This record gives sequence, C-alpha cells and structure tokens, in this order.
Amino acid sequence: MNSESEIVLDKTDLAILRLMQENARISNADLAREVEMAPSAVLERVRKLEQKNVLLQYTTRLNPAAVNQKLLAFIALRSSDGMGCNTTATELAKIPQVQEVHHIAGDDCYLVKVRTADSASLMELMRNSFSKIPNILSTRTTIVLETVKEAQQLVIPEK
Amino acid sequence: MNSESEIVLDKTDLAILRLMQENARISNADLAREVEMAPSAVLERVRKLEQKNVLLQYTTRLNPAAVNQKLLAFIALRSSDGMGCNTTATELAKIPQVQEVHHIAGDDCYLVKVRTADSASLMELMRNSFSKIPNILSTRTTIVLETVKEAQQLVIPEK
DNA sequence: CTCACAAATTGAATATTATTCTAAATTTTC
DNA sequence: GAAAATTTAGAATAATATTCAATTTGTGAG
Repeated sequence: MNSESEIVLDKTDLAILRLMQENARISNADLAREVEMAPSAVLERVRKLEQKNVLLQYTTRLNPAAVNQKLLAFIALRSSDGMGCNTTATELAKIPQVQEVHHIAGDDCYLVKVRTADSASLMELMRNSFSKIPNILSTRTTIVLETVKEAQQLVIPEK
Repeated sequence: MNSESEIVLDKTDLAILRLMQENARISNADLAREVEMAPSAVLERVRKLEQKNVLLQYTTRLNPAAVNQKLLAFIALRSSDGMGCNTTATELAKIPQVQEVHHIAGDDCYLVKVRTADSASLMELMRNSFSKIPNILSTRTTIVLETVKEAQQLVIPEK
C-alpha cells in the first residue's frame, strides 16, 4: 500500500523518462515531437510521473573542479546503531558534503560518498562533523584518484 | 593550459549554479528574477557556463524502483593494468548499468557503482560483461541494503 | 585622470513554448 | 456491450526564450 505499489509505465512513459533523463531541459514541445503526441498529452503524463514520484528531481550536473570540490572520497564506517535504528545514517545525511549514504551488507555498516575541496577540508569535515555523530565506531576512508565515469543514468527497460 | 585552467566565477554565476543544481528546469525568466538581472544577461551567462564545461548536463533523477532497477551495488576490483593504462576502466565505463568508475588509492584499483534489477541480473551482468574484460584479477561486491541519501548536489562556495 | 577597447548588460521585438480548457476518443469496468 | 473513467487532441492565451542593437561597465595604457 505504499506510494510505489502500483506504478505502471507504458512505452510512451518510458520514452519520456529516457529523454528527460538525458536532457532535463528538453521543452515539452520537443518531447511531444519525439514521442509523437500532442504537447498537452505529454505534459499531462509528465505531471503524473512527477506526482507518482517516478520523476524525482530535475538537476544539473556541475563540474566539481569549477566549484572547488576536487576531492572525492568514500568512507566505510561502522556504527553501534542497533537494528532498525538509523540515527547515524540520518545524521550523516544532514551533512551537505555527504552526497550519498548507503546501508550496506557486510562488516561495515555504512558507505558514504563525500566531496570536499581537498584532503585538508576532508580532515576538517571528519573532525568537525563526523566526530560529533554518536555511535560511529570506526571509519575507513578511500580517496578517489581519478573518476573515469560518473553518471546517474539508469537503464530504462524497453517495455 | 587545459579547459578548466582559468575558470573564474563571480557571485552571480555561483547563484545561477546553485539554482540550476536544485532545479534544472527553472525558467530563464525565473532565474533572472532570482539573481535580479535581465533575462538576456542571465542567458548569456548560462551559455558561457555551458561552454566552459561548468554546467555539464541537465538530467532528471528517476526513481530506480519505478524503472525496475532496485539493486544497487559497489564493486571493488583489482586489475593488472599497468600504471597509465586504464583499459579496464574504459571497458567498465562502457557498460550501461555501471554508473560510476573511480580509480582509487589503496589495494583495490577501482571502485564501481552498478545498478540492476535484482541480484540475479547482477550475477548475469558480472558473468556476461565483467568477465569479458581482460586484466580483472578479482572483485569484491558490496550490496546496498538501503539508501538513506543519494544526491549529487555540490556545496557551492559563497564567493 | 581620461581615453580606448573589450566585455557585459539592458530593453525591445519576435519566435517559440507552456499551459489551460473543452470536446472527442479511448480504455476500463461491471 | 454500455456506462464511467481516463486519456488525448486541438485551439486559445499567457508566458517564455532568444536575438540584436545600443548602452553601460570595467580595465589597462598613456
């Protein structure tokens, strides 16, 4: 009975998703031309996809270096949070430099993706923000030397 | 002398980036209102930010579950690629289900983020695609149980 | 200080687009 | 197979994007 329980997408919806995932700023008119429907009908579908939380956000991918966020790191961390309690994760998620927080299977409880200006500011972030979060038992930080690919493009099924 | 060597962004540029990162579909008119400039001037700046590769892509974040991509995994993998040679990374990047490929410091050479429908299709992907890539010595797969936060929002400096 | 050049900005005009609404068509349900 | 609900098309209007010439602003040289 949750909000995703009965999402049914037809071929046209998937085509719209594919086009919008590629270019969020595509005009509704172009979208309509591509899927060969009237603009009004397409707009209606887009609105519904937004309401059904299929379309989550229109965002712009920025060059991290251009805004002085050159360092990328993954931090695997163990927490003493009991099962069903995710205070640690919630607190981590509040940190702006933290892009992702995943609860993972295996020894380490969480995998966190962080972006900062440089290693010094990462250290600062860990000292100032991470250290204030209770229940963190240990952290293991992996610095990214080079990013070869970074996209959030999903593989959208044919039908 | 590379393409990013002399990117200088003023307060207005940063404000534009902040707004567009939040909502890629913001109209140029609204953008102009927010930063209190003429629409034409703002458009000019956006075009330049695109040319300078500060704005990389306008994309739409989709609900992975809605398009049957419920499984998220991170794969740490070792490769026998020599230094300066990144065939493995390039091949990995070609796989559509692979969202990210990072060259990392430490024992494991690469960290890869993958999305598939379920664990069965992940296995299939590894058997069919990963196994065809030469030089991969070993893989260590971490399954994500739950994602608490997933954003690519960068922290944009004040000035 | 002022000139001259380049870059950025404005404002107006036009083309394109978004959005709304009603009627028609299609699909679903009983 | 008919009624109800949903979806779509088409037309009309409001809003927006985009272009361009003219003005302003910023920068460095003399």
